[in-house]
Amino acid sequence: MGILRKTKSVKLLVDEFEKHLTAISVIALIERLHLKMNKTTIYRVLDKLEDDGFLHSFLGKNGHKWYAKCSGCSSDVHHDVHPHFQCSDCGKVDCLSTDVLIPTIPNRTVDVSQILLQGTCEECL
Amino acid sequence: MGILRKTKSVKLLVDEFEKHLTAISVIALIERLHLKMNKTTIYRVLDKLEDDGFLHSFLGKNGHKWYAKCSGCSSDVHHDVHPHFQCSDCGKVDCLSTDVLIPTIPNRTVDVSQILLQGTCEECL
DNA sequence: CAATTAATGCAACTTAGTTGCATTAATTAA
DNA sequence: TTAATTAATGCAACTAAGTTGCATTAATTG
Repeated sequence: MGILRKTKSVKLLVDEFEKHLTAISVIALIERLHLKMNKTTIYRVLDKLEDDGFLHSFLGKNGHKWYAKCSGCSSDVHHDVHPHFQCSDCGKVDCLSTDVLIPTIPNRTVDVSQILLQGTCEECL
Repeated sequence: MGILRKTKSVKLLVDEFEKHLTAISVIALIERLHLKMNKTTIYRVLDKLEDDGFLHSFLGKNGHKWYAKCSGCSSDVHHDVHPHFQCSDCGKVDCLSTDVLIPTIPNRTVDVSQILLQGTCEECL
């Protein structure tokens, strides 16, 4: 079950993702918003926004959770199987629209693929 | 700096990776070996074995650390940019020899790629 | 076999993320 | 518009992966 009520916390978090184009780590969100809302609330609202298909989540290079706004996702269908790019220099993470072809693996079915590319981003080059 | 002395702990850990072909999570290693060695030692020895090119590490679906024996790696060159497959059913992780072609990303350089495929393994199908 | 020092054990710590519960506030029906 | 309902929040306490400092132990070297 996703978001039912448009609370102050929900608006604040949605705002963060509407005004920035890049992905945001939960850690960064807690740093930015901890004076305005509790970290438990942050975790809970993000979870619901993901259920609703408004956000998708993935793990950054340290295994910490990141969220980004979905484009073309709904609560039913999640088109979030795109790769993510994390800059080793500035730490910024972007969603890549480039498709990575996952080869068929013998004797196994593949449902989900997590692809994190690391390198240097445009601004840090 | 890698392993300098062949201690009991080093032998125990190397043994685990020689007798099993799949990757092993640090959590599983601590469960198996905590009576024989301290978890701090486990973390430290794994770290050194990776420096030596005997093991390579990556993150599983929860962001927890896994290790697997390198094939064809040395302390100088690490050929560990292969994908890993984690079974959603039994949790087992394997290294895949299948290559995944990483497309060139405009305006960015890619140094490392982390690819984790999730699905159902041979035995769980 | 003694000296050197890498490696270990232990306890305490750090930090991301979770849980339970009392309180607050968004929504709905009267 | 107000009262009732209950989703959402805050808070404190907790869990668990991984780290650090330091005293002790044991592998190696001469």
